[in-house]
Amino acid sequence: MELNAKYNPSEVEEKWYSYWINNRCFHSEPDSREPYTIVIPPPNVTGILHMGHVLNNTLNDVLIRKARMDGKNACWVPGTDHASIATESKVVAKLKGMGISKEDITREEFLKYAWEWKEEHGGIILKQLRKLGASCDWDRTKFTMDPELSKAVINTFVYFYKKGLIYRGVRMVNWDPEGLTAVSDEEVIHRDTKSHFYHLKYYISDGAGNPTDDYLVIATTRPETIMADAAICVNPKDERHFRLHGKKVLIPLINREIPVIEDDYVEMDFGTGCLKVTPAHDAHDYEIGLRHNLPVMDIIDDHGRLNEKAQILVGQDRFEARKNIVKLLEESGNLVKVEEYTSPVGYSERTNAVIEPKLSAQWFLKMEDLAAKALESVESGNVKLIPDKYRNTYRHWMENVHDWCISRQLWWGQQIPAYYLPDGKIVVEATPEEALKAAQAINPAYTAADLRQDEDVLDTWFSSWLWPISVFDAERPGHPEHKPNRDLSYYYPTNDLVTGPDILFFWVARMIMAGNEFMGDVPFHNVYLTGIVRDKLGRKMSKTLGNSPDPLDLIAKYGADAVRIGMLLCSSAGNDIFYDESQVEQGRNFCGKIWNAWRLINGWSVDTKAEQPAYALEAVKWFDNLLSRTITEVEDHYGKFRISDALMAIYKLFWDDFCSWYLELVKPAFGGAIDGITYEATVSFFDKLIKLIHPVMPFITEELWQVMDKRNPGETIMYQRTPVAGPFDSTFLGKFSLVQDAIVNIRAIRAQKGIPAKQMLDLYVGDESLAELYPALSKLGNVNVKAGAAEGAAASFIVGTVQMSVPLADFVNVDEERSKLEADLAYQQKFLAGVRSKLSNQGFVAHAPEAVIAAERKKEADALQRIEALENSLKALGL
RNA sequence: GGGAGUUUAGCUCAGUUGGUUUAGAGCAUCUGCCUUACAAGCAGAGGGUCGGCGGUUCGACUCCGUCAACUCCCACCA
Repeated sequence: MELNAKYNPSEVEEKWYSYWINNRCFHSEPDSREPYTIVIPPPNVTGILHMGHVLNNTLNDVLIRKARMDGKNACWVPGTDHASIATESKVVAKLKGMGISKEDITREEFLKYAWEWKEEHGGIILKQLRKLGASCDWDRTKFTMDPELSKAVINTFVYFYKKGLIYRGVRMVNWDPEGLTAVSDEEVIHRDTKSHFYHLKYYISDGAGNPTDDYLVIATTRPETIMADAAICVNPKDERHFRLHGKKVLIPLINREIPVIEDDYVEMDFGTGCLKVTPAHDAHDYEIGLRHNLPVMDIIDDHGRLNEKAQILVGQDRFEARKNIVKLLEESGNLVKVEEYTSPVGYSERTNAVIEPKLSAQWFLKMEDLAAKALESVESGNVKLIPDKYRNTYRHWMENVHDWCISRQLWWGQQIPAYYLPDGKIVVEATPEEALKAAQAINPAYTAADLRQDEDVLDTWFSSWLWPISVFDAERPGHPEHKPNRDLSYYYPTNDLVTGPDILFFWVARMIMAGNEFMGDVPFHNVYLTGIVRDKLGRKMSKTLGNSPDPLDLIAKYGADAVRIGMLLCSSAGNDIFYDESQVEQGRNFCGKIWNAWRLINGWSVDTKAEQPAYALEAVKWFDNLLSRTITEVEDHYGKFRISDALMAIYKLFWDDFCSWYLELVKPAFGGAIDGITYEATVSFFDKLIKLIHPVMPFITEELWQVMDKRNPGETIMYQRTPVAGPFDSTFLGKFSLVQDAIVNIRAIRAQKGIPAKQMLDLYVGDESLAELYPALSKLGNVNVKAGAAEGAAASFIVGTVQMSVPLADFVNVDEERSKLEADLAYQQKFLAGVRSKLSNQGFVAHAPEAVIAAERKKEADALQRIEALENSLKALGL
């Protein structure tokens, strides 16, 4: 079948992806084969594909396609995550554009809009993944808010509540004034931020609320919170402040009296040694407040604005208020000085708003026991983290884990199944009906109208931690006694998880916890942590920088296979990825190479009666051996998740060894035909090569596999078996590489002397050790091989220890040749001296293992041989 | 502030318990080629005192110490 001169990716990709879908090639059902399972890290339902997804899903697809070709029952479960904060804020923004404020509509109305938004934008990313070639089992697509998955989340909550691990408490939480919700500690990013250190005078009260002349100075970064001060705290040992003990001071501007208290928490050598205690707006201050029974006065509302309790600057945003209060303090003479100051400030991971520590009632999950088990899973090696270095990070986190704040003040998500009763009691049940029953057990008079469900929803991670279980059997989470269904028993635990290290704790650790809790087994055995995709300059890809290419544009321009290769080429596990378009170009070039190689083979005329020439026999033997060796290497790389190394080994095998050496060697002369045996061998090599390549480049390999031979309807390379390595002869491979070396030397001589490739040359070979490969040597070198050394002016070289020379009376510049040989000789003599000094070193001979000593003796012998050869060549030059 | 990691060719990286490595690959660079699959190509070439210093050892890219640079994680000294 004739092929286009150029490979056309978009046409081919379209064709084969539909073919795979139509033939349900990606679908998996439990059967007698060994399963190989991956669950996708579910992207945000309203997200769009970025380079990080491309990296992650390419790796996933390579693993799943490899497993499929290894004969396993491969199942890759796709789906999306409801991403409560991100999605809700997008919906809020959309409503705002429509002139609707969230406060003005009911929860039900809001959720209606949200679901509409989800239907409209949800799953775009999954469609985009198809363009990449992702072989997900789309029939199994799940969404974390699918009814049965939501039910699993609710059941899990009830389960942990009844187990006593979930509690409700008033705590200092991380409040996101933009997202209007609490977020977990893990969702707060601390960044050093430039601010100011304001030194403020607090006058000491005369006891009747009037200022005396004496004052103390505190230093604060948050002057806008002074109205919420409950005390001034000093270290009891601090002599400078003894006079303050038992005194009261007046808050500037509002003149409220607060006591001076003593607590060891205050460092004497930091700031002024006086700390303003603001229990409502600082976690440490809250703790101090508890110890000293201080009142809590909350002067900042949910939006981060000062409320009426502040008395002044009411309604102003905290940062605006900060600026303004500084002015007021200056006017009132309370501002002593302002210093530049850099301190870590917490930002919301989702909205980037400055986190406001805020006291509020939230739901928490106790983590200690869950974390201990999850740590054990990794420490024991039951879950392997790749690369290994993440174990340290993981351990540190698990040993210092805090209780997980799981409630979010949002509407988009699973509403917490806690119901408040008029008597202040709480019942937690999976459904309102069960809740009512539980309520009536407390007081038979209660009706449904007496139950008020908690307004909050659960953290999204509280649903995605169930993902590897709930995508198969949503009945199981929260019901460890429930018999797992067929899918869950077959596919769980999954095999490998590919994800970014940024969600190691958010997601990976918690999945391990949920797996241990509900399945008694870890959810996967290997976690491959990718790097972060950065641009050439090392900057993180981001929308605001505009340095992130649109993967779909790249696919349209270069083809999906090229994009996959471009991504894989630079992705060693755990290292950040420096993406550059030139790598995608390299991928595209590789497609072209593969395409053209087949065009060449395909274009040969075959003479089945012709005898196989000796050089072709050698070429076939060589490539067969090399193929086996390379497959062995590739399998080893895959086994260690060294995907880019596996790819590089295949790439070189195809490009350098197959195209540049093998095909050049067996290629029939112009106008000639190839013999049948060599042709069959070549086609069989090509077949194996594209099967090896298929997991990384699914499209072009399917296209070529389909045109290579007549295939049955529905047949696909996807289900062909990975070529298996046979035994290989390293000695033979070594000899062949010496011959290659000789050919390179001959070509270099031609290039230097300007001798055309077509001109036949004589090649004198010093010994017979490579004799079995002379036909190949003379074919590719275009030389007549002769025994012995060339007489007279010749260009000579050494491969291994074999001396070779090409007589070139007309071309050789004797002086040049001589100085080249002399330089070589000097180098060899120096090398020999080095080896000999090692061998004459008593310590070395006494301590080194025999094999090493033998190797040194071999080096010595080889060097001697080379020296002899060089001397011979010099002699032949006519010295 | 604590911890982890990285540092090998212009760039991105291999280098598996110290000795078959006289340090490799891909890309980029340079030279010559439109040679009957491929110029998105072919052939050839150059390029590194393995971050610095010190130590252990017969022997160090590899182990130890120290310094430097960079990266990440954790940490709310107001």
